[in-house]
Amino acid sequence: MPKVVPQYKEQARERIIGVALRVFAEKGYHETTMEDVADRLGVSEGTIYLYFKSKKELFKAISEPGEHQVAEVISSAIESEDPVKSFFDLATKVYEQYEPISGLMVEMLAEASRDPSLRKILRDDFDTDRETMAKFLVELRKRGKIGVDADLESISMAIVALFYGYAVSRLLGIGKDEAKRAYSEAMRVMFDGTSTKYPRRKL
Amino acid sequence: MPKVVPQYKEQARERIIGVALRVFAEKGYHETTMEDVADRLGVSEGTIYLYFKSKKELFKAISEPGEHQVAEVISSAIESEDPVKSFFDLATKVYEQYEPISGLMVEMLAEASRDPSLRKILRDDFDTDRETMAKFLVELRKRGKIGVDADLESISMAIVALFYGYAVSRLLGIGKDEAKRAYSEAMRVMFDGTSTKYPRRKL
Amino acid sequence: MPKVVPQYKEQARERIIGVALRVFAEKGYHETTMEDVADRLGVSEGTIYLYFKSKKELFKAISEPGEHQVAEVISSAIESEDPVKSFFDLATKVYEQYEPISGLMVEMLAEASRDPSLRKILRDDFDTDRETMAKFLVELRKRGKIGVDADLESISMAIVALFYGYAVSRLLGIGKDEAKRAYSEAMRVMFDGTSTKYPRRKL
Amino acid sequence: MPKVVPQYKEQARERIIGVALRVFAEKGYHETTMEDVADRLGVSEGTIYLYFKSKKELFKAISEPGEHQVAEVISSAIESEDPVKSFFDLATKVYEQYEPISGLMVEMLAEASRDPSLRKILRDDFDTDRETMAKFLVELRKRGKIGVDADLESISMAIVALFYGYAVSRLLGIGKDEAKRAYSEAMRVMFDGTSTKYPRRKL
DNA sequence: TATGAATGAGGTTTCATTCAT
DNA sequence: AATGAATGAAACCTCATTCAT
Repeated sequence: MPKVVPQYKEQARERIIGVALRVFAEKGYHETTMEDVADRLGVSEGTIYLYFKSKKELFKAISEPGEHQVAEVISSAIESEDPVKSFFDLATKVYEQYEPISGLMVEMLAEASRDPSLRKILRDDFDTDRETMAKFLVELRKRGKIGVDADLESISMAIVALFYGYAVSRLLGIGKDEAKRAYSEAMRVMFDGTSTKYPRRKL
Repeated sequence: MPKVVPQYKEQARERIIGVALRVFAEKGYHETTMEDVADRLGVSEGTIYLYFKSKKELFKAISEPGEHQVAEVISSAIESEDPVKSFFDLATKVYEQYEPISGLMVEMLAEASRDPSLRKILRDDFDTDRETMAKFLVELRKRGKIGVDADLESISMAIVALFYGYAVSRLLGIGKDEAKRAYSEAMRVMFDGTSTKYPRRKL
Repeated sequence: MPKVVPQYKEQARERIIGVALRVFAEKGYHETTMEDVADRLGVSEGTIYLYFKSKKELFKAISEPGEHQVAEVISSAIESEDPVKSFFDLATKVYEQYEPISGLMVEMLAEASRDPSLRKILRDDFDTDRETMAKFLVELRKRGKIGVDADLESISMAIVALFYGYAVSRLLGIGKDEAKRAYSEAMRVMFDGTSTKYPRRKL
Repeated sequence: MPKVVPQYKEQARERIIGVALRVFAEKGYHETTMEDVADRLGVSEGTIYLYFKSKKELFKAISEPGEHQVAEVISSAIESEDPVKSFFDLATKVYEQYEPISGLMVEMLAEASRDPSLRKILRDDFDTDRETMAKFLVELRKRGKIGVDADLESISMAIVALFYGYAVSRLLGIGKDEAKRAYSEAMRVMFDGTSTKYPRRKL
């Protein structure tokens, strides 16, 4: 009931965030001026400040959780017939989506290293992904679908890291197919890698 | 005629690079002013421009190959008694060294995504590391030290990616021990993961 | 036809003036935004512009005569039993009232120095005060209540000036009691100071 | 010996302060832009920021003690043959000097009411003046040159206040002669005003 | 080779004011 | 009469870079 005006404001915010995301992704955060964003939005610079109190704030808003694609992918996969296959298929799609904003993602990390509040946002994202991944692995093991015998929490983190790895590789100009193949292969190995040397850890 | 002044020039350049690396790492590239660097060097701002024609150029110079620590680690390990163990031990040390400049590294990647010449520098680095890693794995397999049965080139790339993963994790505030354990564990699995399902690939 | 809406308009204006006075006094004219005023009024920014055509205009409206407290104090005192005592007592109260707006008053003076129309407003106020003061002194002398023997017009002006002096002193952090004592004492001396050396001036 | 470079910087600062004082006095602090000041100086805006880190800082620098003219006037007078006459003569000159910056002075007071550090500067000035004045009065009384019988500290403060009163009067368009006459007359009365009703206070 | 004062282009941000609803 | 989102003109300030010494 109350959310009447807020609704419009919220819509406007979303629109700005969407456009800014694209502009930042194209030119880079530091190289993008508020004028660039305003122009693309078709409004004046001042308007943006009606919704975000600074450029930095806008940047942080862009970094906000959003979709947790990795987590979603995992959740979807876990419920399918062949979870391992599903995961690979979906992961591939996520790869593609991250593609155009990989530069921006790295820029966010760079900023996060200096800005605690941004760091928290990205860290939460990271944690969500890795926890979801861990649950997924536990589930798979339970069902006997994978033979991983190592510390699943560690493996979860490594797998999430591989998504970052993919972004970095692409950024550096590594071919899409090559990168996809490499990281998928690595995940496969981690899924199936069994080492009886390590006692099962509680998870 | 040559090599006389140039010699000195080279020394001066190195000194500037070393100091700039530290300052950039501390404050971030964009937040660091040429004055900051000059102050730390104990020279005037103009002086830096005698050796580097712009701030960007200085930044790129910092990104220059330098040491290829990953590659070195691998090379050292390959010649030791127990290569796998050596690798882990050395990798741990490399982890530590990357620590204070992880933010800077990510900043370089961000810049690289927009600057081809910087991208080339980092890409070459990446390639060197991964090639060395691949040779290492081939050698290990040859000696029967590892049971990796998958596409070694992919695994190499993934392992190098884990180094980046470590940096990112630390950046996001993940504890040092936790990160080290996770990535070491993941590497271990990749080393030992054997899956006869996959036909050996050419390398 | 007239005086119907205008009546309401006048009420609305007064309300805005009252609130704006308080906000300006708290934050300072230049530091106060129209939004600040609107918020405090509980209306939108646009509304204020229905009553005042600019921020400056609003500011001037605030400066408008209003109450002439000094003049009132004097008028009241003049009719009491013991005018001198009454004056001191009342002056003390006026002191207190000026207190919270002393900063604003000084700000008005600053603006007045650059804006003739505002200057006129404040000047008229000043003149009213000093004329009333002069009449008071003449009356007192007539009744033999004071021994002032000097140029009463000058003394009137000086006494009015002491009210400004009080405001300034308070502004600079001088204690309330100390300031009150000082300026009251000074007025007392001016009231009683008799110097036969100076020939009576015409008034 | 060290003050070699600092000397130049100091000179530059002084020059900026001098010019800025004039521009601020002419147009008013808030109406003056850094560009105005820079233009008048014949330098670029950036240059000013080499010496003052903000517009406010420049403003404060202008407010800095400087000369303590009132205090100086008093000190000079105290040593002359006829201190009372000297004081009046010199005070008249000070009046004139304050003239063109009376608007600025009031603006400083307005700012001071909101800015503690500026307040301190002006307060110190005020205190210096009033202390010097108090010493002067004590000395005069000692020498029997004046018959003031009231609380000298209060009288000192009031006399200093009259200097502010003069500035305000002039600001409001009161004629120079009229203002001078009024405040001089008031001071005269305060000097000579004798009231046996008040027991001598310790000073 | 070194200096560091000066530049000046440009960026971010603020806010009084307007105007369609 | 009231709104409040949008405007756009400035203003402040920063800093990489230059250049006379």
